[in-house]
Order: sequence, then structure tokens, then C-alpha cells
Amino acid sequence: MADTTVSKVSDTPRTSVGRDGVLNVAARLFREQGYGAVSLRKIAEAAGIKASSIYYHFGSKDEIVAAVLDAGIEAVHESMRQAIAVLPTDTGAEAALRAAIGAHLRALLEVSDYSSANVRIFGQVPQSVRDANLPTRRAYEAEWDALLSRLQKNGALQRDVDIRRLRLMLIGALNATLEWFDPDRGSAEALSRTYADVFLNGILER
Amino acid sequence: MADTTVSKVSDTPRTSVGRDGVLNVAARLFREQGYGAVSLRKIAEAAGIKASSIYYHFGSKDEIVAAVLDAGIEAVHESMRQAIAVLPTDTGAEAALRAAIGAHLRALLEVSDYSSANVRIFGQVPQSVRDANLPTRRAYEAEWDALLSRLQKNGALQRDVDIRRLRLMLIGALNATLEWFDPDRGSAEALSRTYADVFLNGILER
DNA sequence: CCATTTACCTAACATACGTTAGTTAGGTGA
DNA sequence: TCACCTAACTAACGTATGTTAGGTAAATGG
Repeated sequence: MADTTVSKVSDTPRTSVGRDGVLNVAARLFREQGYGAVSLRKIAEAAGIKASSIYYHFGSKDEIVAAVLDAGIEAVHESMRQAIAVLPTDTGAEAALRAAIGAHLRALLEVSDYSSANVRIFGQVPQSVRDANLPTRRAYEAEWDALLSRLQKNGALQRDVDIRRLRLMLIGALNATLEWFDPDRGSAEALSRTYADVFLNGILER
Repeated sequence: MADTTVSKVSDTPRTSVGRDGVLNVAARLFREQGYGAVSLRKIAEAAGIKASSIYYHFGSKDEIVAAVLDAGIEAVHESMRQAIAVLPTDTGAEAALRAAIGAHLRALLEVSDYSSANVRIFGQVPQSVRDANLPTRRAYEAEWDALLSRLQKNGALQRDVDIRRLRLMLIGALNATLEWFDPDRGSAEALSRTYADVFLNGILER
């Protein structure tokens, strides 16, 4: 996650800002302020260029937003894939789920402005932009469903839980964290463990 | 929840629209379309009056939004209080939590445009409007914390779970439902039971 | 060396927004 | 009856927004 203290980049651009530069700034601003509060002029100013210059790199504001949304899912998807891939082959169901939860939460809270921007602004952007993001989303959702189904077939998960519903509940809960997470009250790592504990074993004493 | 099919009210107003009429329409539109997509002119048209007439009832757009936000929390708070109040005095911890979860979800998904609008647009409105909603929110949060603390002291909940964190996770998960709930795939009642099952007992087979 | 491309710039436009000023028709109470 | 209040109205203003047209300086490459 990029530095958050100042909203403007160095005044004398030693090199060109470029498409990626604009995109990085846009993702950060969207994460911090939401969709409606971020105009092209704000993005441009934070990037150190003029609003109209953005049109050299993008055809419209929607195109920027769409790029941010897609990159956001790609980032969290890659984070999860990686976390699963590095596990030993004999890793148990519980540990696998813990790893996936940790990867999702880490991408959201610590790594990617794109992922957090996606979660924050998805519900605020025009329908057409949302629709454009759906294929990418579905691929990520499929990855989760595959993981959860595997665990269920192993007998680790209860037979009667609906995989799709469980995935929606779990990712929904994790994403909601973005609205209240405060690193001063505990690390993302610790929070991730708590999520896993609650979803795996519940909160009832026994 | 009001009728959703048509966005305009009867053309010949037999009676005045009034402050509440404007508010009801605003809540519905905010729930359906989010904050940024709903202008005063849209609210006015859907209510059957002109945009400037809104200023007879409200001093600014922010004032409307603030009123919707507060009413949204009041509604879900009242729903929860009611659900707890009607329980027999000898009701167990588990049943009490189930009732609270059900009340929250019902208000969100079936009863109140105000509550769903609150969840949908809170993260999109200007900071000052958000701040104005905080006291009302805190009262509702305190109610949850009181309930959860009581259950924990009874020994029903695990001793080591942090109440504040648990409340944030639980309400966050419930609120996220708004983004994907589809009554055709199962009732809010059934979904509420699933939430309770997962949070109380977890998903692991044992 | 010069033509072309890259990455920006200035200036402006139309549109949509929240908001204000001043007006009006219909009901209410003295 | 008539003054007043209620709940609207018409018209307009300033501002911010996404976007377009046309220009420019520096790097690139044959």
C-alpha cells in the first residue's frame, strides 16, 4: 500500500507519470475517498499532471475505474493462489482455509490499493463498469468455491452448508473489515486468525 | 419496503407530499441507486414535486441524507430491541443471539428502506454527514455489545473472544448481505438461521 | 539531422448539480 | 371577509464535472 500522508507527487517530474502512475494514484484516491468524491482533476493533481492529460492514457473516467476494479480482483486472486500454492501437499483442510482467509485479508488491508479500492467503490460505480468487472470477479469466486468444495468433499466441512452461500458470507465478512480495521487495535494477521477461528469453530463455549 | 417497480408517484396528488413523503422516496432511491447517483431532482421527480420545493422541507441535501441515515439505524435498533424484548425470561444465550441476528437481517432485507439505505450509502456520503450519524450508531452498537457481553458472562460465549471485534465482524457480515441477497435463492429467515449456525458453531465437521 | 512519436499542456464547452429568490394557489383561523 | 400559512411553483445562478480540440517540448530512431 502506497504512502498515504501526502496527496501530491514530487513537483518536478524527473520521468513521465505514465498510465501506471495515473492508475496507482487513482486506486489510492478511490480507496481513501470513494468513487463520487474523486474527480479526474483530483486524480490529475495528485499525479502531478493536468486533467486533460489523462485522456492521453485513458479514453474516459470509466476506463480508469474499470482498470482499477479489474486489477483489484487480480491482486487479491493472485494473493490467494500464491498462499495456497506454497502449502505442503499434506496440508489439512483447516490450514488451507486459514491460508486463504489470510491472503484475502492481507491483500485488502496491507498490500493492494487496488483491491481495497475495488471493495470500497464497486457499489458506487455505474452499472456498465460493474458489469465489466464481473468476469474477473467470477474467476476469483470460482477459486473460492473450488477450495471450499474440496474441503467439503474431504469431510472437513459440514455436508449441509451451501458452498456458494458460505463463500458469500465469508468474503462479505472479510471485505466489511475495510470499514473498521485499525492496525492500532491489532494486526491484520491476528484479525485473520480470529476470522478463521470464528468461521471454523464458532463462538459458543463447549 | 415500498413498491419498487415504478419510480414516480401518482400524477395527481390528492394530498401534499410532505416531509415524510420526500424522505420515504429518498430512502428508497438511495437504497436502490446509492448516494452519488441520486440527485435532488431525481428525488423530487420520484416524489412528484420540483427540486426547489424540497427546500421547503429541508435546508440542504445533506439534511435529507442525515435524516435517512438516522432513521435507518433507529429502525434496525428498534427491530432488535423488540425481538429481544418478546423473548421469555428463561431464553437461552443461543436463542437470544439468533433472535438478534434475525431482527437485524429482517430490518435490512425486508422491512426498512431506511436501514438498507444507511448500509448502502454510509461510506459514500460526506464526512460531516457520517459524523452526524455516529451517535445513533453508537447507541445501536452499545446494545449489541451489551447483549454479547451478557452471553459471555453467562459462560455461553468463549471467554477469549473480544466483544467489540466480534460485533464488528458479525454486523459487518450481516450488512454485506445487502449486496448479494436474492429472495429467490432462499428467504431472509433461512439465511438468518445459516448466519447463526455459522457464527455459533462454525463450519467444521466434528 | 530531421521526421515522428510520446507525453504532456492551455483553453474551452456542455451538462448536471445544489441552491436561492421571488411567486402563487388553496386551505385555515380570527 | 380577509390576513396568514402551507406547500408548492418558475426561473435562474454559480460551480464542478467529464470531455474535446488544438498546441508544444522533449525524446526517439532511421
